[in-house]
Amino acid sequence: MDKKYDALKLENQLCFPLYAAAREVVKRYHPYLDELDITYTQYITMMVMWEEKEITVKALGEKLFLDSGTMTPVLKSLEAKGYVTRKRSTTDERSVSVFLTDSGEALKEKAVDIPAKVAGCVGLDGEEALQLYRLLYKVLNTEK
Amino acid sequence: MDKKYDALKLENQLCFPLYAAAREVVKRYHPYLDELDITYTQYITMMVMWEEKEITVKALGEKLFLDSGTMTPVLKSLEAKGYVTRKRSTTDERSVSVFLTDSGEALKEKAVDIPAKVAGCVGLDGEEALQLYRLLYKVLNTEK
DNA sequence: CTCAATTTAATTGAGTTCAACTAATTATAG
DNA sequence: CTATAATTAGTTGAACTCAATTAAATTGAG
Repeated sequence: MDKKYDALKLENQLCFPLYAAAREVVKRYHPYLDELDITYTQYITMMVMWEEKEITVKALGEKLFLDSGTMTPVLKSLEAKGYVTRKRSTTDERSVSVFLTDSGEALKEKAVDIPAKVAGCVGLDGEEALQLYRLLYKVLNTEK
Repeated sequence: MDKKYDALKLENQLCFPLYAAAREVVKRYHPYLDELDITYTQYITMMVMWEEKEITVKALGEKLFLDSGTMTPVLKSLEAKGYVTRKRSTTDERSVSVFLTDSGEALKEKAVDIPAKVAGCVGLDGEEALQLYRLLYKVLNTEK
């Protein structure tokens, strides 16, 4: 009958399984990303680069929900691996543009099987996965 | 028609919104946790302590899906703040037990309003929140 | 019993994340 | 034009996360 503290129980949290599931699923990528010698953050950054070819640091950060404190070291690391180059814009010298290199483009070929390999690890059927997808984007979009 | 690389598009990922939403929601706790001078990881650790009063580091890590490399510094920090104590078990000296202090118990009173304050930030109604909860635990439990 | 395997915490190192701050550049109000 | 505000990357410092390793203690096979 003493329900005063029920809201503080771990099992009653929505945030906690979100936080835990995110870490668990990212871990599933590790063995496959290790083969490419990139991390998960580098992987999602490359996903954007494969689609955009060229993009500013700011736009990249907005797509990934990450700020420059995170993006800068990730981009420096990808640049060191030869997958992207960075160049300060000539039209607006405050902004820096990131460019996909040929080597970065070639990496896509080695990554193409990763989504299928990881898909099975989530443990949801197609309908459930779609539901989860929609709910997560609803959370992401109502945040602000 | 060239769908070969569609699976590598950010918008087709399930993992990415999971990862991004988790970080966004954890951020929502920040202003409230700042008032208690604890971090999110320390907060969920205290949630377990408020329920258990005493628990081993291993059991704590299993509940939170975190390993000793994460738990040890979190517990040392909570110990420094006076909310828990740590003592190596006398019956099995490999294991360390964590104990809730009176000060830690008192902190519960200051935290009791946090879940309600944060609940509104998720942007889901009751039914959606329950769906998301179930799907996340399904992911968590099928992992292994 | 004895020694190899297992269990448990802790440590280390690399990478991530974010808040706060800085420096440089650009935009804008007056 | 000029001073102020806003924008953009980058840096710094604190905390988190995890893989890999270490050290100590316990368990179990023979």
